[in-house]
Amino acid sequence: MGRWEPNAQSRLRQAAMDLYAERGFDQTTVAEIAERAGLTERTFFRHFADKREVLFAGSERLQALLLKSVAESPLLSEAAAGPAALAAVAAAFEVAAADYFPPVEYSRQRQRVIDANPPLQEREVAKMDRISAALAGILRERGVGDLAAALAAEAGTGAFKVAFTRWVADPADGSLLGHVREAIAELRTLLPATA
Amino acid sequence: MGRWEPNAQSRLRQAAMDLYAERGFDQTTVAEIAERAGLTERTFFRHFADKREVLFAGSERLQALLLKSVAESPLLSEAAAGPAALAAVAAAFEVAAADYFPPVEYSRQRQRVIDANPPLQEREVAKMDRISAALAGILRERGVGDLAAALAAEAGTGAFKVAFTRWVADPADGSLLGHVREAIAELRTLLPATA
DNA sequence: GCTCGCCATGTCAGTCGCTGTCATCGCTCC
DNA sequence: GGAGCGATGACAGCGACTGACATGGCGAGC
Repeated sequence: MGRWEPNAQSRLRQAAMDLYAERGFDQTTVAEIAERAGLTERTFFRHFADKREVLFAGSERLQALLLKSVAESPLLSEAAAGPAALAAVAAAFEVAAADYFPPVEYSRQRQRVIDANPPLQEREVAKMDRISAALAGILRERGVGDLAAALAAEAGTGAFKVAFTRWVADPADGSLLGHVREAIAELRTLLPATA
Repeated sequence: MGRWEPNAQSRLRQAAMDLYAERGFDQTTVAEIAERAGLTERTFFRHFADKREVLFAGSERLQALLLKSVAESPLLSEAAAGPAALAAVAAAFEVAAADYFPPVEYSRQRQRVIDANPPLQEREVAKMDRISAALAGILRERGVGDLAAALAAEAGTGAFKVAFTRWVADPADGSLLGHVREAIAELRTLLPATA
């Protein structure tokens, strides 16, 4: 694959994670990352669009998994499109929570790096926003109205964000799936009494 | 205020908006913005943290207004903290929608610039995320549980994002307040049937 | 087994966002 | 009208990112 050793991309990712964790994102230059990976700065930018993106490479796979779940969801055949839409999004995130995410320890270290740096937080919420937009698009394709689709996607994504945050902060080491289910359940309690 | 003409900050903002709209964000350098405003590049960065921030200067005021609404909300005295929390957030956004935002034409132009440039979209969602986090903090201070506070803030903010998007895209020139109310009402229909 | 061509990487030069530092200017207060 | 102060200018420099071209490895085809 590479001119020398293989796996250039994952070597770059590993080097970046290590350096970001050791000395912080700002105090790490792309040249240093490349050097540790045995490559050049120019090659780094051939594998990652920018210095932040190296931490968010898995995002497309997560998005694809969520879209597939919703695209194939049996919940969306009904007339009650709105509630079914949210249920389908919630189910998709439950699948992802069970299958997709790395061990909590890795996620914790990654999150420490992100939490210490505003530009990285910006990228993270941007990724979630794109996921939300993509989910809304799929819901529309499956016949959900524009407004309901956008809201179901936003609410589901928001619940997942909350669940993920609580998971990495959880000292009791609960499962991500547990946190997601808890957040979805709590979300449902937010509505009825105020209608 | 300035060494020469007054209103340096708003001149910079105006110059930036004009240039971004005319030739695009990427094709505009900070030096060009400063020149059009009759200032230097260095002065631009004394007024705005970075090249994007010039489009998001009003965000702190919006956040302050929302926090004030929720802090003073009479809805949060009840036992049913969850539903009351969402209601308080929704009410805050309705107040903001009625009072705070500029005419739709200005918002439309601004949104065209943002929609044409991913880094600007990133900043925009980051601002909304910070607002959501701040709202969750206030809700916690007022006695709402951690999970319910975070979810009410996320859901309310998400509904507002959807409403705002539909407002600037609305060919019928509906009011922002109308869109916000519609989104909140639709959000409430997403839950019951699937509990 | 040799050559050709593709693709990943290296090299180099350049632009621009952004920052620190110090000088300078205008205004205000006394 | 001098002193102090806050905003601006001038300058130097770092680092992220890009475009253009050179170079090396590796497989396909002969």
